[in-house]
Amino acid sequence: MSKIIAGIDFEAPSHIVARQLIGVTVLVNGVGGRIVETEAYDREEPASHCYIGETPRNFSMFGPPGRSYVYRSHGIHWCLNFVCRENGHGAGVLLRAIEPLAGLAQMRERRGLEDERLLCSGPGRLCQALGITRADNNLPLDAAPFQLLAPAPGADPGAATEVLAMEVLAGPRIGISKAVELPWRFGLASSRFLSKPFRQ
DNA sequence: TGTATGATCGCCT
DNA sequence: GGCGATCATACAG
Repeated sequence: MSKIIAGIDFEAPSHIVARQLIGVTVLVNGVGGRIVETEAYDREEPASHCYIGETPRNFSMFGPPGRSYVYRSHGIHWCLNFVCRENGHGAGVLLRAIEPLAGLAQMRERRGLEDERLLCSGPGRLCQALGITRADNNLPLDAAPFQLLAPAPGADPGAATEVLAMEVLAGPRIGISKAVELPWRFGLASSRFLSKPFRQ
């Protein structure tokens, strides 16, 4: 059993998937860019929404892997996860930042600002830029409106040189109070679009 | 460069 | 009734 999208097997531990997603291009209705920052969340670790079991909010993490899990954060922002399955139970990867590559004008309009660097540098920001809402929850990632493209030299002109020497950093996750010791935040070392720098 | 705070919703205790 | 897998703004140093 495996669920492979853009060369990534989503029937795998979330921290493996989270690392592999760095460099993958994600588009929503043709708008998006290259993933430069992710975080992994696992069923057996208390910072995860699925740690407590299935609820009306997190049910999509308990469904098939390779789908979206969208939730509202602090009553204001939307956040987008990719659902994994690990030894039969749910897990997820939070998208924390992408490098804007497609649909820049639409992103600027949705975000209400010009600065390219601030368009998608944060989990709430990228959802606003990509137009993600509750309506995008629990949808397959290999069908419209989603599109995932494996990293390939020359696939996107602006990033071709970096793909050849892609260094992925790992560190503690951001904004949580439990299981803070797990180094399950991943980021593209050379990117200027990270939501926060990696220490050391 | 850093710390504090308000906004505002759904779920949990 | 409390608390976030957040963000923008306001201030201090």
